[in-house]
Amino acid sequence: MSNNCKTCVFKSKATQTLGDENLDQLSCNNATVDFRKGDSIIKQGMFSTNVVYLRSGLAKIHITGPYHEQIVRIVKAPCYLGLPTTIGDKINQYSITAIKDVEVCFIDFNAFRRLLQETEHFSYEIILELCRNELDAIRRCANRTQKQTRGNIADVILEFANNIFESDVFTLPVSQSEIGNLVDASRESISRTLAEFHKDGIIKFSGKKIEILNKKSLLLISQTG
Amino acid sequence: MSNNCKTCVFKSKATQTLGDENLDQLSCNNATVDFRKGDSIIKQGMFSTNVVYLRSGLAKIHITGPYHEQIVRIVKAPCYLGLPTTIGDKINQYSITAIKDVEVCFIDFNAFRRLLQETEHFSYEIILELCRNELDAIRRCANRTQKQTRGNIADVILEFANNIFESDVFTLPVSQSEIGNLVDASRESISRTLAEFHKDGIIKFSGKKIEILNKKSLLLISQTG
DNA sequence: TAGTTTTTGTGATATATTTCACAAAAGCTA
DNA sequence: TAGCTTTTGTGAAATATATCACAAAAACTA
Repeated sequence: MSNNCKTCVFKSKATQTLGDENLDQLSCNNATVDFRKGDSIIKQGMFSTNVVYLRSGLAKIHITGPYHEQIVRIVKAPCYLGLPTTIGDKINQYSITAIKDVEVCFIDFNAFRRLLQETEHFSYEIILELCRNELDAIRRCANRTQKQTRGNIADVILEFANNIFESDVFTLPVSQSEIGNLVDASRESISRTLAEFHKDGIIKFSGKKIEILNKKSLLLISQTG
Repeated sequence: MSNNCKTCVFKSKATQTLGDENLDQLSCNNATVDFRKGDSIIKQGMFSTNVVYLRSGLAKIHITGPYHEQIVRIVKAPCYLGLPTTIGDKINQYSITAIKDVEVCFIDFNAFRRLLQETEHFSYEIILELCRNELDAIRRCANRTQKQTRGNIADVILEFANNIFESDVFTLPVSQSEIGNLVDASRESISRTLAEFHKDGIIKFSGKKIEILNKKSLLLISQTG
């Protein structure tokens, strides 16, 4: 299904800087595709030919590490996916998989690149996004490696509540084993820690449903372990 | 000391795309400063006003994590320092400290930004650099968190030999405690592991001098622990 | 050179977390 | 609904690494 950027209601910050003419340029040869939960959108090791834009839904960025799969982060639409490899070295350095049904727009790279070179506001917004991403990656890494499991799980719960679902009641979009891959802990440790939080009255959780009962405690655990 | 980009022998890939006129633009208002080993070049939390370019020497990028200082990576000239904060959010998100005597060029941000907007080849090179940095950060993180101490230390030794000093005999530019901050391990673990590698005939080391005796073993340890 | 500070080496102990193993629960699917 | 697969819960044992403690060595510095 071809799609028109001019009328798209999920424009990125960069795309918002563009006039109608440039938006038409960007629209030519692009396609919108739906993915189901679990579908792979970008696959590590494969050639990246299109700029990928997540219009709606949730996805996980994950990388095959030396010993096991690691989830780098969970991203929420709207945002670009895998920009550094599409622009950069062309071979995807990580995979991206839908964790909810998503709508993805594949944008012609040549059109995108032309805009990057000819439209300074657009290119500057992309530069800012790349800057943010690098800093985010560094900060996340320092956090994850220094905190222990309790703190990291508290973080993940807070991130889901504050940034992803914007509610203190939500349904985990991933399994406990995936949370393990997100915070570098075993599946069993996730289970135990979640049970502990429940027992301590910090969260209420059954199945995949989580309700935050004591956000202050979570924050404290996130900061002090 | 003011400095002329036109005659600079340490040009970045991006700067190499520029003609004389643009190089003159970049040169106006810039300054070259020498730092001694241990001097702070960029300080986390402070306002970033200039583009910082490492002309010669070695520096460590480090971030104050939730529990202790963490070294993100060690960088070798020539390269830009702290680009994502200078361009991006302006408040330095990490510190950079000289670990050998270095020569640093402070470039006027407005001149740099003007080039970024007006000179497409230059801006594209900067974009590529930002892409590489983000991917590098993600890869490093997956590696460090998944491997255990032996593997990480093997990695560090190999990186020093292959990328920093380009020799199998070198002098560690950092203390064991700093290596600990680089691989998320205690100072004591570094000492013990280095001693173990020595005992096993994989490296020869006394004081800060390291000589790699069995690179194959190091590689194997880096891959399998 | 003497005196001070920083860095390193190494044992003993403590501990967070993994791993293994199996049962129970939940989610699919035919 | 029955039967299969995946996910989750939880105990017990194993383990990598941190922490503590102190001595020795090396690196400064006055």
